[in-house]
Amino acid sequence: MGGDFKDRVTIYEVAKAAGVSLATVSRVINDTDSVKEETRNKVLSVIKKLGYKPSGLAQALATNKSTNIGVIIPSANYVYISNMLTGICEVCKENNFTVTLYTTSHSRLDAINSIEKAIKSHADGVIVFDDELNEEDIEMFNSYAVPVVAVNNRIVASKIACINFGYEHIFKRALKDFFVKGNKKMTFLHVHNAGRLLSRIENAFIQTHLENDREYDIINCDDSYQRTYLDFKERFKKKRKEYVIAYRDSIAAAVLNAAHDAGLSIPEDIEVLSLIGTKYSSIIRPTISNFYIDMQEVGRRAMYMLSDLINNTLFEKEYRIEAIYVKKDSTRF
Amino acid sequence: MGGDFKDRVTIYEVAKAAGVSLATVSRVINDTDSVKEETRNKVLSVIKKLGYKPSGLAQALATNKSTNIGVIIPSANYVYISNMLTGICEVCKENNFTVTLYTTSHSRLDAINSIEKAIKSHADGVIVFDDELNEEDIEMFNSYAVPVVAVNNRIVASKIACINFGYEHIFKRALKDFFVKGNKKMTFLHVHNAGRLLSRIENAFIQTHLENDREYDIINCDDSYQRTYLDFKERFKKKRKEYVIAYRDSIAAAVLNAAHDAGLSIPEDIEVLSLIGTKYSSIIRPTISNFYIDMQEVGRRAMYMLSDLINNTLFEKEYRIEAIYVKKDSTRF
DNA sequence: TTGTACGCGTTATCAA
DNA sequence: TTGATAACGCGTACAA
Repeated sequence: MGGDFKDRVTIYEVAKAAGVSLATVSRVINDTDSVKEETRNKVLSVIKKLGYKPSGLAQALATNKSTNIGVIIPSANYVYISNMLTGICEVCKENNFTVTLYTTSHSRLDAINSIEKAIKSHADGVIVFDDELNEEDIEMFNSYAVPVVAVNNRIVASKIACINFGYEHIFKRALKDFFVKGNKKMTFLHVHNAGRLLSRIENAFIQTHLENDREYDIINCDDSYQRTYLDFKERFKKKRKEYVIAYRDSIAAAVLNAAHDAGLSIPEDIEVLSLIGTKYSSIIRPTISNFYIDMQEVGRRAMYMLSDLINNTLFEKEYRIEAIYVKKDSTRF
Repeated sequence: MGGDFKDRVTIYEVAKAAGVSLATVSRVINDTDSVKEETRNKVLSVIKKLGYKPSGLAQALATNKSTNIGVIIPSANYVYISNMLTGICEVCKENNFTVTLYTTSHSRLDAINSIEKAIKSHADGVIVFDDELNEEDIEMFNSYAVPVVAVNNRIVASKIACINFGYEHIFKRALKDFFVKGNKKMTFLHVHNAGRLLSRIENAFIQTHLENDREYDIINCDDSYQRTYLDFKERFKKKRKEYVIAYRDSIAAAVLNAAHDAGLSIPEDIEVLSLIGTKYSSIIRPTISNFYIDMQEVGRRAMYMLSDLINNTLFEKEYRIEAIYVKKDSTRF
């Protein structure tokens, strides 16, 4: 590559210019051993004059610590995920870690690739929130000694911890409550390949309906606002009473808007519930009833756990965070 | 740290187990030189058996290429930014780069720190979209020979390229158009510390009003949905006719919702314009008129440029992307 | 308090 | 086609 730049200044050049050995320079950089005040100042001034910055690569190689953590997610393009990412970044900054981001686009191949890369890059730890990866995949990190916190994946091992979402319990209770007060038939939006969490909730949905001898509906739905909007505009030409359960705010909004545009009233005719609420549940009108988990807090927590895991000071390797039901205007109860 | 894991397998162990020298192993890994088919297969099988993965750190140190690019942004928590991030990640995957993320939380200190870290980590290139950093700061990368693409910062140097947003021109034209057709007094929401782009638009706003001898209003506004909503609910008790210009969708939605809750009608009484439209402009009702730039495309473009810059094949170092005006339901024109 | 010398895991140059 | 051996830039015992 173009050699029109000054080469990187090395610790050796600093040592030479300061008239000391490179060991001494290393000492002032890391203030690991005591260095005479005079020498230290001299070295420091040379460092500044030369604009020396230690090579993170060389440091990492020598110390076997990269001060870097990998984050594997499907995409940064979902609000609830970028919220989590924000939480992770916050704590990383506190603990002087650096974040490298691996996005999988819901592709298993990309996901496997991300694991490979995270291992190759000597990540000090990894946070995984991606349903393409199963337990065996994640355990692979373990055989390379890289600690992992898995979000939404129940798995524990010597260097693996996890954060799980408590949805089923509260979801079932909400359904039963609805069975008492409400009367609409419920429709669950099944999104292809939307991951474990949604499947689990879908199962809970079915099971609770069966247990209570209730009819229900499950329909396929694209993970896109526009498609869902059009589908429901069509659907609402015939079906005029329904309680729809969508997995995130944009999808819920699509149903709401379609209902409104079809002349239906909310929540009298149509009720809508979002399973992963974000701040948009409160912004969109009518506001959307939702199950809420503070994903930014999840991110922070995950990173705290990972940090402890790295330091061998994590004792509770399984952390559970409960969703809460937030009643808004899109449902009656 | 806990030694309860097998140590990392090195190229040396592979060489030993395969009965060849480490140079040969290196050759099969990178298929850089010709290796006898027989030896190659043997090495390959040993690599698989031992689960050997080359150390990215050592490779980077030896080749002086980290295959990693740094991305400096204020936060991943804004939709338009995470859109850009998504675009960057897409292209990085195509080109086998890895992304490390530096968030500055609108803090200049954090921003400077991010630069330091990106340099330390030997990033092969950096994309900066952060208004805390001025030209001098960014030029610092140059003296360390790391190529930079600056988004929304007009700066060009031997290893610095930029992407700029065309807002002023179309914005002024839209204003003038409004002056002809419309009649409401316009209010610009000034957000403290929201960066160059907003300031520039604000200046264009003022200038155009002065040129056309029109009255205008500028009011301070927090960069928060909730605060803005409350402020405007209060404001709309008195002021009942207004054309409000907000810098992003959430803020615009706050004004819209406040207007609605104050019994005002949109766009007859209150009109609202969002300067950085995202998909939420179309989801929120009434839909929000906005200036739109495809931030995901910006991200892709930035990364393509950076890639060319790294390879010394970038000739147009300044790229301009024009915002387009998207008329929706929150304004009359 | 300081310096020497080796190791970290690769690539790359030069011989063989 | 293969094998020594010197970088790459740093940390760290050990010795002085």
